[in-house]
Amino acid sequence: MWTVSKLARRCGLSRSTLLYYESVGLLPPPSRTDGNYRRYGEEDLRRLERICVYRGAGLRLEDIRGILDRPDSDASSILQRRLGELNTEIETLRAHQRSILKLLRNKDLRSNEVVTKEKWVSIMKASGFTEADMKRWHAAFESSAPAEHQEFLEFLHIPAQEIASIREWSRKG
Amino acid sequence: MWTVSKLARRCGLSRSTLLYYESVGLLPPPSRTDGNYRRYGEEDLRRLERICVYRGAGLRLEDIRGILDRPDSDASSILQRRLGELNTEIETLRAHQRSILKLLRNKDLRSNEVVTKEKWVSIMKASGFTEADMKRWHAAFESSAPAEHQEFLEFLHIPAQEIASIREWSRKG
DNA sequence: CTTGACCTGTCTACCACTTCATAGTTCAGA
DNA sequence: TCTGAACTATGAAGTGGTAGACAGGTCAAG
Repeated sequence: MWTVSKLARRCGLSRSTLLYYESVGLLPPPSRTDGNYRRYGEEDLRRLERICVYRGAGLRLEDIRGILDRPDSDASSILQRRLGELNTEIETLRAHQRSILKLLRNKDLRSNEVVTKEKWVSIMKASGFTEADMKRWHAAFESSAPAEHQEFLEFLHIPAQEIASIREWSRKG
Repeated sequence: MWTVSKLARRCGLSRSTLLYYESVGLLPPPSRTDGNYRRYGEEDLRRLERICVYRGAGLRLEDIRGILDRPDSDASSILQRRLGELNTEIETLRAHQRSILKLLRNKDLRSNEVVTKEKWVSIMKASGFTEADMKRWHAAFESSAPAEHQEFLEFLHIPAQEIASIREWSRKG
């Protein structure tokens, strides 16, 4: 038996999220205590855990409800459709990255101010990034868009050999 | 000289979008005709085109305003920050894809119903996908997440040789 | 002068929440 | 028994970047 906040924290969600799920009918209204507090049981926990699994796969709440509440609904096709949508979303984001790199290069040409590794590092540090954050940054970039990562490192005027080594440890990350 | 809708369509946006940009101060309120219609000029067009470039790079309107209205603001660092954010967003989406693949594999094991290429194609067609759409689908998948693409093709029980050929034309496509 | 295509401002809806305001409840310590 | 911290309840409003509905105004062609 749990209260809202206890159950929420147990599943890594916030209290308001659970209340929201209830309001849209994704979680059934639980029983109440004498003081009108929500009291959740095992059943609720199991359902919420399933919800979290599908949320972790990036499904919309509407789709999750379809899978949970209509046992005849084809979960596979919903998952496959989402898989495809994720592709186009990723492609869109990579297109954004390419646009940014293009803008950065143009800026580089127009202004005589050449962006260097040192300047970039100082900008990142000023934004509150630590060395470890930047390692993760490179690892993510290398993993999600290797070609664009290469392009960016070139943009920073880093010598080819150093680029290779940065990308090396980015992959091993 | 253009009206709202004309200018919007010219830039591939909707009328509401332009009105919204004006309401948040990203576009200046234009002059009006006798009938109180908005009348946009060259200046507005140029500004809107710059906005579209930055929007195409996935920048938030707030950041775009910073770049356009504060000439001393460092566009480079805004672009670089966004580049990093895009990485983490892409990583999140790829994590979603991996979760979906895991769920699909589990489903495959639990239910005896094996998902095959034929079933998948029929599901996609039922969702209104044409052959050409599916080619694009594979190309996007191969480009954005090659390992996950391989995994998905294996999930469909497609023989290794055919998988290789599908990935081959996906890359060229 | 009528038709009908386009325009106007204002409003609501979307998604998945979060935050806020206000008020009631529970519980541990003094 | 009282106090106060930490919970809880409900409802409303805000977020971003649009899309679309609505009722009415404007304009050019015929």
